[in-house]
Amino acid sequence: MGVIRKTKSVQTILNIFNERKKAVSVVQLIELLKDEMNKTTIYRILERLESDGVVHSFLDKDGLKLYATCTSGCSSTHHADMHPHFQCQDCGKIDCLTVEMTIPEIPNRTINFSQILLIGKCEECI
Amino acid sequence: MGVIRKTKSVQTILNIFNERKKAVSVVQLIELLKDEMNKTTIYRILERLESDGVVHSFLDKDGLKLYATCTSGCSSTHHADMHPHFQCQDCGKIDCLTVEMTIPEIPNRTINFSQILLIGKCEECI
DNA sequence: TTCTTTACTGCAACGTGGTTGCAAAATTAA
DNA sequence: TTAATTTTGCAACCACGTTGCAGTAAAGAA
Repeated sequence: MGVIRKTKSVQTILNIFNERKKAVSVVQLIELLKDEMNKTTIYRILERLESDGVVHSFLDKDGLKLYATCTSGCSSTHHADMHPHFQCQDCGKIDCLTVEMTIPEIPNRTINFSQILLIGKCEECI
Repeated sequence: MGVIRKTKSVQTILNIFNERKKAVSVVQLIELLKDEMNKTTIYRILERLESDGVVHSFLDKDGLKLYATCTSGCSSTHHADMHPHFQCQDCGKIDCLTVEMTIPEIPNRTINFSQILLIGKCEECI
């Protein structure tokens, strides 16, 4: 499973993640690469990259899927992607945050993941 | 704006919220009420109830829209829906949590809302 | 280099959640 | 009861995402 072959398409997508450090939505990628590859290919490459621990995915405030490179602690077996994300309500831009947020204990429940999205205004939109 | 007329459809939906205390997905409601009203009507009633401060909406782990009754502090002008939600990864059930989670300060950004979803196993699925 | 295996890609079609425009029905106030 | 206005149903549409399958390309073996 995962990325086995370093195809041109995979390289192209990896380059995009390396250039921009921000999270990228699948929709953006499809638009950006519409002359280079099929949207199905994009979805499948991202899937493989994620299951390989290279990127992680999450949903933005509108439920759209985003991907960002994993900074540390992620592998194909475990994703340390509990970190919160920030989305600007005006320009839509999204960042991974490095702040730690303490997850509360809930009686009679176990908590395994969390999706935390903080929504507000970014530096440029304030 | 908001709910002006207490139609049969509105009453039906309000009753459902009163009976079940849990959050309900729009998809569930559409299935539940498929013989009584059109899905467009459901979407529009929920929209009105939300803008009236009667219910609040949020997205689950798959990006599906859920609604739950507002317990306190919500109005048509302001939604105090900063509380986190819990979703069971097995049965999919969702609860509003009453725990307070402190939202961190982020330099050069303002934070106005937050969507916090804690994912794990519920009482029955542990 | 060429061959062979197997992963990857493109295409077209499909599925689902959600939205829109408009005419008909229902509600409220007069 | 009437008139004004909000709601509703319908049908069509849109966007994001998925699937099956045939053709293409990568990687190792010969």
